[in-house]
Amino acid sequence: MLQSHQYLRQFSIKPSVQRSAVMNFLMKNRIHPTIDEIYMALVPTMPTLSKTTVYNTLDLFVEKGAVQALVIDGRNARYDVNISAHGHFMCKSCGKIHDVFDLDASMFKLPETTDFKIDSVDVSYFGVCKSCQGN
Amino acid sequence: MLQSHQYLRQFSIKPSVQRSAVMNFLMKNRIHPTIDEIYMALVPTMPTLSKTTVYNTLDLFVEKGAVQALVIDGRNARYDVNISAHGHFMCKSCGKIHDVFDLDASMFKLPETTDFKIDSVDVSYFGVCKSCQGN
DNA sequence: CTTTGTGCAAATTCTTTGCACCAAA
DNA sequence: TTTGGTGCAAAGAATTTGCACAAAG
Repeated sequence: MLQSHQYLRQFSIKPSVQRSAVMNFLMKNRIHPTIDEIYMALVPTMPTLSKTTVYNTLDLFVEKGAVQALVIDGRNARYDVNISAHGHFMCKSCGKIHDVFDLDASMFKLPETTDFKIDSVDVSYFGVCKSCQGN
Repeated sequence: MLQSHQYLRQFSIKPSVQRSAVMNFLMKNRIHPTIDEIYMALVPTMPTLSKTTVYNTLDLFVEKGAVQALVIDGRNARYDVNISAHGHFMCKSCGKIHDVFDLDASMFKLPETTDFKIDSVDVSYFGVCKSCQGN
């Protein structure tokens, strides 16, 4: 499996200790975490880590195209290292976000238009997940 | 053309002066405005209007299904009175949001899955709009 | 050295909450 | 008079900024 620091170099990102730790977390935990979740997960083993660094790091990752920023959650920014074409489902009840892979490839085809230069598409679904349906 | 207070009644929303003003603004200005944009546009003619009321009003509209809350903008909530199936395009440069109507109906078909009960879909495009391409 | 990255604290921005007053039925 | 709506001020949460120190080359 590709190591986080190798992955970072593919996007011309210098792999500092902090950056590798954030990327490693994203690669091993496909849970579309918020900044806070990433910070909370890493602080125990990196006590000097600051949230500012997590912000800086993710801004850089997004800018370089190494991760995708999800806007599906109106409240917090979330990050996904999966660059391949897939959608996201957010449960209105528990707030968890799941990947949706079984989508037609045509979903990700960019529409023909001369008005805009479109370079990415985001497909988000909303509803209630299985484990929340009893509630 | 349908009046804002008539439209509100279709969704069982009591048309107060403030609510009608907000809905009227949304119907006449299809610009996917933020809370602040709506507030700033209405305060001049309604000096006692408060931003809390704009928040309350839009929460109610969304809850009743009269408007759609857009999550395309990572920073601010935006609102769209257009309920029909269409996508949105956001310019990374100027931040403006445009409707995208020429989409295949299949884009809005909900995928078959037993894991979630999906009840809505949001299709967002990102890129650079025509007027920003020179910059 | 010089450049780049990190981290603290403060500031900003957006949104929510608590509560008192106002308006409509 | 009772219910629901409005609006102020304060609180809360997420993010950004300014700046000093640390690390890497």
